[in-house]
Amino acid sequence: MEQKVTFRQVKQEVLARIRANIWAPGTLLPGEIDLAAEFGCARATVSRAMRELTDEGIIERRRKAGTRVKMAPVRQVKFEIPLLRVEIESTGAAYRYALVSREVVDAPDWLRARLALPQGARVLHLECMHYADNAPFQFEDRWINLSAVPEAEAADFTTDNPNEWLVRAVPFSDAAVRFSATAATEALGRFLSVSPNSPLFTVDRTTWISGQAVTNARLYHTTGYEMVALY
Amino acid sequence: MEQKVTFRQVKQEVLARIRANIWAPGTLLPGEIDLAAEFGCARATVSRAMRELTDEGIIERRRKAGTRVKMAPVRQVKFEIPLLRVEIESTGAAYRYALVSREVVDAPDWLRARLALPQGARVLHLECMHYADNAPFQFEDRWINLSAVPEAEAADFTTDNPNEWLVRAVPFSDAAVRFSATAATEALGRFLSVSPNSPLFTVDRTTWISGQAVTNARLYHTTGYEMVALY
DNA sequence: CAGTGGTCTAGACCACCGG
DNA sequence: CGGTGGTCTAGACCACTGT
Repeated sequence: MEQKVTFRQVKQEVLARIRANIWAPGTLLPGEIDLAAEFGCARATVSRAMRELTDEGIIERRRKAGTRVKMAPVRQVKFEIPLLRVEIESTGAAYRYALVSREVVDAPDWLRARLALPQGARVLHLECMHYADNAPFQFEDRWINLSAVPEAEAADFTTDNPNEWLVRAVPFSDAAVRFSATAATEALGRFLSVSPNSPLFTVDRTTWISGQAVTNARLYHTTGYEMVALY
Repeated sequence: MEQKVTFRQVKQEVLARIRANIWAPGTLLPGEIDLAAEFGCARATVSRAMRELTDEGIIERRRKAGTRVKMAPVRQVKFEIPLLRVEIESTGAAYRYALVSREVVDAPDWLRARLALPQGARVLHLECMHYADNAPFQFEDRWINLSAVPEAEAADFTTDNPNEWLVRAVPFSDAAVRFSATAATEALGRFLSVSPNSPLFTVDRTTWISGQAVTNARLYHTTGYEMVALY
């Protein structure tokens, strides 16, 4: 008796044919039934293989039209963003956190625009430093919408960092992320031990829970920081 | 007769319970058979829902141990990276490309280290500019391994940009990407119309085909560029 | 309208690994 | 060892959409 054909084998074989240009970009592939017959497996097995290739942006499928190799491969890059503490400790360094400032204010205009807050909305503004082995690692400029998370006003952010607190309070929210390069201001330079105008890798993250804005964070990394991904 | 229960419904319901803290982080969830019974569907349907939640980093599954809500949610960010031409034209701007320099050289040490090339390996070094409506958009510093892609030496890169040429020549390769912020050198500043030391959002991409290094590209974006993702 | 992918089912066997 | 997830099968019906 032969081994069962797995969806991984099917996927790999299809990928190999695409890479070898047997199925060039734009080519119409055989239907699932034909492939199942060729590979000697059930249609569901082919289906799973093709679905994963679709998710990875390799092929395009449309009912009735069939399956084609994508012309312009839209490459997808997937980053994993662990908790900062985990990221730092995984390098062998000790993680340390410090609260720089804390105040409750009316949301400034730019924040109200970004979080879709009404006029006069009260927000908690936190500035924090994160260290790896006592070397500055990241400066955090955090705003929390107090009408979405009123408990935040009473929380003690001198020991817990805002992100970890929020993960506990509002787990599994939706978010949008923007990466950019910004120049260090004089103040940022002092916190991060870099000279003014140094390039800083910056992450801007906005978080929502069921349509309501929860928080916005600007995370400034020290010069030299890189974000790595495989794809 | 009732509607069939779909894997999306199952997934959504499980997610809802997690969000509502009915199943808090660390909680052991019921097994697939129990869930299938509760939702009134086949085990395969539950399985698919749970597999997707696993892929999204929401839950953790281990044979015999069962399924748990993740303690520290490892958030995943997925970027779609279209062809530069497509990215620029989708903003309504006109895309223009220009080759700045082209030379065939022995790979410098840092490149040999990164691409795992033997001593004396010949590479094609290209410098290119990409414009959006004639405004500088990106400076590309590209190295192509000629032993992996010998046809590149004869290719005409004055009209085709290297990335589009490579996509045609070597489709669907593996790659690693690194994002960082770097300071503009004087030369880079001239090309990108920014002052020296301006922060530049930089993408460093290395590409492999079946274990062999194909190309390395450093892509310097003008100041102000942002990379956006939802997750 | 007909052909393609998308999904569900019920059952089966297997692989892994915790107790 | 035995319970859990992981996968395959064969069949069925459905949803979308090109012709």
